[in-house]
Amino acid sequence: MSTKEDILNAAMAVFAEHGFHAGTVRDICDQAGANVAAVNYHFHDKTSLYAEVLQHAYRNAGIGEPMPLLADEPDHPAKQLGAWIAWYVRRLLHSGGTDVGRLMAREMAEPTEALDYLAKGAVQPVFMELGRLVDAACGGSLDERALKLQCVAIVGQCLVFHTGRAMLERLDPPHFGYEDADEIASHITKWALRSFDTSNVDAET
Amino acid sequence: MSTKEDILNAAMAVFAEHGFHAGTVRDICDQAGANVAAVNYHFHDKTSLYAEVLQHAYRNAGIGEPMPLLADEPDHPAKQLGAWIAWYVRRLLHSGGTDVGRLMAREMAEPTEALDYLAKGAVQPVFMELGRLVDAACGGSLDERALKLQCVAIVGQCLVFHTGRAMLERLDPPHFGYEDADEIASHITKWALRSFDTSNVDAET
Amino acid sequence: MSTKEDILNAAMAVFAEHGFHAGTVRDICDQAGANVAAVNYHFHDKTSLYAEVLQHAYRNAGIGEPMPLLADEPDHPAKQLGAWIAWYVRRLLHSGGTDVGRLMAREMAEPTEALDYLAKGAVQPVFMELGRLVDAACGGSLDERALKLQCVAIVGQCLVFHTGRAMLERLDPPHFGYEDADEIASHITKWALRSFDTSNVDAET
Amino acid sequence: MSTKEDILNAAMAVFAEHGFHAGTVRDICDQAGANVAAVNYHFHDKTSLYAEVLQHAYRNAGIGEPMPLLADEPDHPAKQLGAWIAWYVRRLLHSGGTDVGRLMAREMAEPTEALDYLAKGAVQPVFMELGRLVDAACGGSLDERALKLQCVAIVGQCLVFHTGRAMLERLDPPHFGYEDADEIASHITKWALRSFDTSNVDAET
DNA sequence: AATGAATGAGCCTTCATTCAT
DNA sequence: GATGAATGAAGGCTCATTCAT
Repeated sequence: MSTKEDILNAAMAVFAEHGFHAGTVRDICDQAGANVAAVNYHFHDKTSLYAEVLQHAYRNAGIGEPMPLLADEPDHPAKQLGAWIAWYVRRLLHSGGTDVGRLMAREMAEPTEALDYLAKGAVQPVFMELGRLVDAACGGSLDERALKLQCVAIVGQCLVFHTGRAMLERLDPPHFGYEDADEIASHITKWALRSFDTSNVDAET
Repeated sequence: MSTKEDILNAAMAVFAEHGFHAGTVRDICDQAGANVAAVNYHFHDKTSLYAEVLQHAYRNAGIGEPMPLLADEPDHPAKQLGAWIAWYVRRLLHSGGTDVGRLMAREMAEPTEALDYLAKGAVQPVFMELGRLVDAACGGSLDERALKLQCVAIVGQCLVFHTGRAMLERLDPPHFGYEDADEIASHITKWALRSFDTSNVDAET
Repeated sequence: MSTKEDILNAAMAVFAEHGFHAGTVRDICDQAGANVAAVNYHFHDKTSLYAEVLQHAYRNAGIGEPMPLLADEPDHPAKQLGAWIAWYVRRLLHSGGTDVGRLMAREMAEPTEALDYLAKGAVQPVFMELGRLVDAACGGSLDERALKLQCVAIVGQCLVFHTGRAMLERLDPPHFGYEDADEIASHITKWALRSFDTSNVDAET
Repeated sequence: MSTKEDILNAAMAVFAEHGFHAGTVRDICDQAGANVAAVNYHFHDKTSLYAEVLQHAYRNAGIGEPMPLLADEPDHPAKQLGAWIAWYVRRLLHSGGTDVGRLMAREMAEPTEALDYLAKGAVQPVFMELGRLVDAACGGSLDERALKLQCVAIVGQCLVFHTGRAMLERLDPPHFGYEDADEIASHITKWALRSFDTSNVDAET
């Protein structure tokens, strides 16, 4: 059963590098040391192969550190939120150059049905945990709408280093790489926590 | 001179719909009511056509309001920053489902050389103006590194509604559309301004 | 393994008929009863196919009699030279209307890199054997330069029936075909041998 | 009427360089500083242009020395023949790298209808003059068939330096260029004249 | 007299897929 | 279970040519 797995891995690399359309079956099979017909034999279709590759990628995406949970240290919600942000930033900056990360980024820009599956299965739980952490960190002072906005804001600040990577690299000096993950995370965390303290104070718009 | 423009528009639609590789020259020409050879005649290349489409898209992206400049109201930096954020969020949410938006999102996930040009020509100026506004709004209290991080954070919070659109739509109820632009913008602005007031206060990490 | 050979033969015919540029892959494949993609599959390229066709042609050019060697009858050099010339003329006149011949003629007028290979591999040995024969036939009385000139002269007299064929056919009545090979050869031989006997006698220029 | 002539010259260069099929109308027009449609406007056809180019080439081919005629010096036929051969060899070696020469060589290998015209108009007269010279030089001792063979042999010895140029350049050291024209011509002439003296003596075959 | 725009036919090539083995 | 040979559809591109101006 080695051949099938080889193809899967090769396909992940190829699709990450060139995308679904530009990535060719021949390239995948060559890289997997298999015959041209192997893809059709094992996966029936290029499309079906792609679907399986995405699942494979999703499964392997979390590899590394586990996501910090509120339940781990329910008494230090602020600290927990900081840990979560640090974990998320590290993960994003790390997977930037990874096959998995590039695959996901592509799916984002060019959604297929596979994205539905990914959203429900992989992203939703992560997002919900963040909601729990933020809620705890601000002492339950936010209504649902504000909470969601807060979460999206945090995710956005983290995500930009991943989705905007291509653009950031092409702008001025300030480069942000994996080695800056902790600095970035602490910056975001500080900002987030500070806003909770006085979240009822309005600024003029 | 109509044919060239027709092709440009058709190409924008096709590339936005299918991407560069999956979008075919034949499809574009059919849609433009022109001959297959027209692309070659007017743009020399599929690649060159794509490059021109991106520029065209960028030019048409800002349609509507002009970007608020610090120079407009140098005495109310905070207000100016709010205006800028509101403008940026509106722009992003507006172009979300647009050909322009999808085109840009694709470029981000799968950068071509065209992105270099876009970065220098289109994004850099916008990003620099934001830097000026933030610097003024916080009274010059941030060093360069912190200033950049602040800018990226703001952009990230806005951008997530654009780049993350596909994912957000697939998550829980909370939907954010163009009609929510002002609410979102004011939320981001509040957060940003507040953090300046006490930006020397450290939170535990 | 029949398809590849079929394509090779069809290609030889087509390239001989229309040349490299005017000869189309489609035509070749149709004539070979194969699919258009077959050329690419078996030869990768139109260019590579052409290269292989030339080699194939060269291999099949000598079909029939082997080249007479001086070593065959070292004691009758004059007779040997005659045999060689007869062999060469027959070969040229035979391949005149042949695909092989037309292919070679084209290569001569419009050399590609394939000609280099042909020159070293196929022509050089033949030319050197002629040198040996002439040297023996004239009793070694010629210096190297004169020997080379003599060889070129002989080859030229033979070759003109091949390279000049198209022109000769369009001139006056006198037609020279394969059936005249022996007459032509003996004429050339006589002339060559006679010049050796008195090769030190100068004529006024 | 400059444009038409410009196109004619450009076409000669392009066709000589790339041949009829590979040479493009656009290339010709660019090189002539004219519009793409100019060829069709002035010559109706690419094919017709080619025909006119050949005539143009033929007209300009003889530029330089005039062909020596028997009538010039009817009393020294041998000397005349030598002069003719020298003239012919010089001409061939000179036109080797010329557009005209390359054009003719191509026509030879890949005859079009244009060759018919060329044969009758340009080559026939030259060939007939040679016939007259040889007939005179050998004192009328040859019957028509032998005379023709003799002429072809002489032409062949000269022509090989032109048509075989590509091959000769790829063989051993002995290089023959324009500077060797006189040496070559005298070699051929000597050989030709000598064969007449004893043209009734047979050598064994 | 001359041209820029536009065309349609056709070419080489690539690709995912199938089929007999 | 796996493969080499072969296919057909399609794609980007080039080219000679035409047409309105």
